[in-house]
Amino acid sequence: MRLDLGDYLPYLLNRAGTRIAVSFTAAVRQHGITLPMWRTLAALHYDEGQRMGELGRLTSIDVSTLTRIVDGLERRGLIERRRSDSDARSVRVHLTAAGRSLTERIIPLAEHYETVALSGFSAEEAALLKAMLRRLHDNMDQLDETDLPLAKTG
Amino acid sequence: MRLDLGDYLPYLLNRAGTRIAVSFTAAVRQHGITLPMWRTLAALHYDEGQRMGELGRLTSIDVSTLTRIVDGLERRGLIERRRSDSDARSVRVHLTAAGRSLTERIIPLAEHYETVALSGFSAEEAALLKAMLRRLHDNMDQLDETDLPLAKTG
DNA sequence: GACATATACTTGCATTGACAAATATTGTAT
DNA sequence: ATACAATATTTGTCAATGCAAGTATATGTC
Repeated sequence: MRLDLGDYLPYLLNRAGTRIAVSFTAAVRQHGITLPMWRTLAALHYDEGQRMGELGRLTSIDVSTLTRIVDGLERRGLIERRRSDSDARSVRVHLTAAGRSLTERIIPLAEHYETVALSGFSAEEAALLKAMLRRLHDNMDQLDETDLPLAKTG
Repeated sequence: MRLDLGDYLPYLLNRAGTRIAVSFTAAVRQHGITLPMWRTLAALHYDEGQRMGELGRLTSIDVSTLTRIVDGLERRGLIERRRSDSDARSVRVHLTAAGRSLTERIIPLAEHYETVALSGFSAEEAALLKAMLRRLHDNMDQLDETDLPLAKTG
């Protein structure tokens, strides 16, 4: 009874993701931010003025963690929290001019890393890989909805 | 100038990996351990008696982090550190009987989650996905060896 | 309008993550 | 044998993670 790590999907997924993250961390570091900060900025650039909850779902970052990351970005003057007009509980997060500018300086770098990661892949292969990663995500989402016995007791 | 997250590989990779990790964390939690602890146990079950450095590379966990995880596993009586005979600097990490037994109780669970993640995938598709994830990893490894200007200055 | 319940966010706390520095041992050159 | 660089691990420090609990506001019921 043995788990062959070299052929175990969660292992391969984590290993590849970590590998890219390590390299990209070094890249964004030169711009004075961390990887989670970059992810947050990129998500805001993609869709401005999100609430904390939305931003957490988009970035896969827990909202309690996100609160502190947004604190850091706010201290750096890269984002701004604005209380929502319609709902006083929620906060809208906005990029500042500096935040937008920094994000747009990093985007070409991000695209470069994707290109490197996918070197040797044909356009069809790359599209297939991305589609499969979307399917993986959706499969896990459905899992939680059907309330797997072992996943939610705690 | 816009980064389309929904088609950006590092984003999709992180999202899928996080998604599986979140669900599996809840599962191993019922066995009294955390996800990094499970990863460490699984790596040791796969290859017993590894040194800290080897274990770090295999699990994608920084050795300084690994030291503390191994501390925790040792406190729980699941692993044992033994100073190497040949080289007094290095440490060999071994599963205890309890550690082996716990790992083997969790392995079927781990396989179940892989199956769920891959539901709807044919065997060929699953194999292709895994092969692509290995290629991604290798591409990033080569990147560091060629010393990408932006990745290593810091 | 008062009350219970739900939602949105923040805070507390322990573990993990990552980088730098410290410690111990080994290997190498002289 | 001594000094010096290389290797293996641990420790220090701060940021990030994730769960639980706390606070504030909204919504629904009576």
